Amino acid sequence: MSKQNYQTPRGTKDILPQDQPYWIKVRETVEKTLNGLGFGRIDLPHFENSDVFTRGIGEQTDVVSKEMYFLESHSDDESIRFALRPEGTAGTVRSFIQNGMSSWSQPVRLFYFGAMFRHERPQKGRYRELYQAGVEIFGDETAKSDYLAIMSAWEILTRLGLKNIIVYTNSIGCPKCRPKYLLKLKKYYKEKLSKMCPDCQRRFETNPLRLLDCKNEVCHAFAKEAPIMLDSLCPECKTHFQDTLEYLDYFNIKYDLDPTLVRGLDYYTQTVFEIVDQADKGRQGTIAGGGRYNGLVELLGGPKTPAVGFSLGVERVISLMKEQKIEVNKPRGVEVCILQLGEKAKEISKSIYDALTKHDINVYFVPSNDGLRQQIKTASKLDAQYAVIIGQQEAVKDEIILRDLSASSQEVFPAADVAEAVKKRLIKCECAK
RNA sequence: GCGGCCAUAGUGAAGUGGUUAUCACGGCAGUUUGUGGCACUGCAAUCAUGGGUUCAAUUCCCGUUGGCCGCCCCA
Repeated sequence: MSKQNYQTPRGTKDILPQDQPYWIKVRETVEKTLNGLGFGRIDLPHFENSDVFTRGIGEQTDVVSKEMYFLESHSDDESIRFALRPEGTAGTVRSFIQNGMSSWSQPVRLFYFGAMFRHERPQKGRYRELYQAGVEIFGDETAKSDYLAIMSAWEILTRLGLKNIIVYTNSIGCPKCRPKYLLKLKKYYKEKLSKMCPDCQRRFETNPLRLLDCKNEVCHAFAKEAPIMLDSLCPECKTHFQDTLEYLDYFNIKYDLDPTLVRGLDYYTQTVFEIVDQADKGRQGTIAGGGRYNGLVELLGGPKTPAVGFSLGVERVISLMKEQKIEVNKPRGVEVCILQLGEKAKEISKSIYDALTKHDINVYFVPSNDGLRQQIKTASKLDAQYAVIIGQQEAVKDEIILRDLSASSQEVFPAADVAEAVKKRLIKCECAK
């Protein structure tokens, strides 16, 4: 019999207690910021009818054919196939339609926080189970909502204390002006194609916008001279984009125009943006991205509804927080440890435990028969701030010893006064921080 | 999915074709049971996993698993 060596599946990881303070901080900041901006939280199933995801994205794309997890399940209806959600937008749109949110007060502002699943080759900041926080704003076609989407992402990141981040933005037009631009682009590239990399020769057909952000030197040089979308926007799209940028200026959000910033899928319209870590030169530096998708609700069978949103990668945010040495609060942990010797002390300990917990003090108490040396060692390992010590002498006199474990000093109190004494000290301690 | 680099106690690192695998920090246990963090002593790695070469493999070769980097893609 060979020994099984179980480990987490490729691209997944455990989030251990040491890391939780970061996760708590991100979750709390996301909730607080977005609630404060009028967003309501929505939690969706982790798996759905796979059509929800594939319809919007397109069966042919790599995304669907290689990177989605399809479930082998015993569904009641054999024709339905389920898939783990690869992102949050499609499910939110499905929910918008299913719950008739088009009759809610508009615009509808929703946010989510949860795990997504993608079968990708893992790298740093690129996992198969990843957490994303994101917002979707439905029912407003004006630049106010584009701004709100960008601003809320920006606000979360800056409230977390992240430095040196910047928004890259672009407009990819609408079904009216984009086809014209694509023709122009193809015309420009047609004669240069033979000199370009094989990937680009393929992309020319499948996804011409991607020609702009190829990393190959030759292609990159051509991209610099290529016509850009911004020059080809129709008047409506142009105004919309200008309005968006004006809002960003008012709010002092640091942004740059990036004509090479694109989205592959058809339902995207107008504004696209990414927020990146300026210190990271590679493409892994993207920590949040989003854009407007005026076509998606209709594509999934709902009423024609304009929408815009973003999602941010929680693992990348946390890894950047660590890089930038951003401090996070530790959980409260054990504040008081009760140590006792003898039967009588044990009885008293229980009432002290009750008295302290009643005052919302975190107390660790196990009525063990260990020696005092052992007990105080345990208390110190638990990182307790105070120890209440009750020996046989104290039990008789109805007293307790309150020991400050970090200062190694102690005082004697009447047992009845414990809660008050501890509370006073803990508050003092808070202030000192 | 393609290509490259890598895998030694919990962590970070050394190291060797051959009887006890090294170091630091950390962990655990104890140093005689009314006081911890110090000090001292001891314990802990089938050298990722399966196979091959060899008298002998942790060390060389191959597969697998996993990590990192680049590409594809990036909803």
